[in-house]
Amino acid sequence: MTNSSLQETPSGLSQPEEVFDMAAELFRVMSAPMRLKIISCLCDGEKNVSHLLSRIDTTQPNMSQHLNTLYQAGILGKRREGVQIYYRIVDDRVATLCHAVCAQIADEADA
Amino acid sequence: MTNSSLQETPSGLSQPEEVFDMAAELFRVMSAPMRLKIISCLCDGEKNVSHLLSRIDTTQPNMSQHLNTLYQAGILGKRREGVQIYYRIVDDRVATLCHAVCAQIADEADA
DNA sequence: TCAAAATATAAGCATATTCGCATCAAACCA
DNA sequence: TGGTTTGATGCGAATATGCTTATATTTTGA
Repeated sequence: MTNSSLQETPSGLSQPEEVFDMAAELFRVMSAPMRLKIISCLCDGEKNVSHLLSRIDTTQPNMSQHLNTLYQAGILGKRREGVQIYYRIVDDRVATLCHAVCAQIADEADA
Repeated sequence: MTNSSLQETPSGLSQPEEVFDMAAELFRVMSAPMRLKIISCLCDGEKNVSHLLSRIDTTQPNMSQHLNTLYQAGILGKRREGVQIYYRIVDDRVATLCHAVCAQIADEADA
C-alpha cells in the first residue's frame, strides 16, 4: 500500500500531489467556453442534444464531443428516451462552481 | 457601443458569450497541477522564486514560466527586493477557489 | 568594471486539444 | 424491410501547451 493520502508530500505542500492533479483535471474540463455553456444550459434541468444545439451555436459532432468529455469527467449523466439522449448535471458542485465564477465575472463586467 | 453585457445572448443563455470566455480562461490558468501548487504554496504569504523552488519540484525556467502565467492572469503580484523577486497572491478569490476545490477533493479521497 | 547569484526569456520538441467533415449506429415508423 | 431521425465516432489539420536546454538580464558586491 502506498497510503499516499496520509502523508505530507516531499515538497512540503499542504496536499498530496494527487490532489493537485485531480483538481487540475477538473479545471481543465471546465476550461472550454463551450462546456461552460453546456453546464449553464443544463442548470435548469435535463435536455436532449437537439435542444442543446438549438441554444448553443456549434456543430452536432462538436456538441457530442463536449458532452462526452463532461460525461467522462462525471459531471453529466445521460439517459436514453427513444431516439433522444437526455443529459443532466450529476455533479452539483461543478454546477455551483460554474455559476459562482460566471456570476462573479459578470458582476465585474457590469461594474 | 456594443453594450453586450446588457442583453441576452442569441443562444438564449443566461450569460453573454464573453463571460464564458473569461471564466474558461480562468479555469485554463488553473488547469496545471504546478500552478495549483504555486497558488497553494503562496497562501501563507509571499515567497521569492528560490523559496518556491525549494518547496516545489521543478526546474527554475519552468517555475518562472508558470509564475509569469499566473502574473499575466492577474492572480499573482510581484515585487523586487535586491536580486530576488517576491511573488504573492493578489486575487484572493482564486486562492479561495483553489483551496476549496483541493480540500473537497482531499476529503473525497479520504472517504 | 567584473564576477556571481537570482530570475527571465528564447528556441525547439513532443504531446494534446479542438474543430470540421465524413461516416457509423441505434431507434422508430411506414 | 427500408428510410428517416438522433446522436456518436473516426480521422486529419491546425493550434496550443508544457517541458528542457541554452542564453540573456538585473542587481549586488569585490
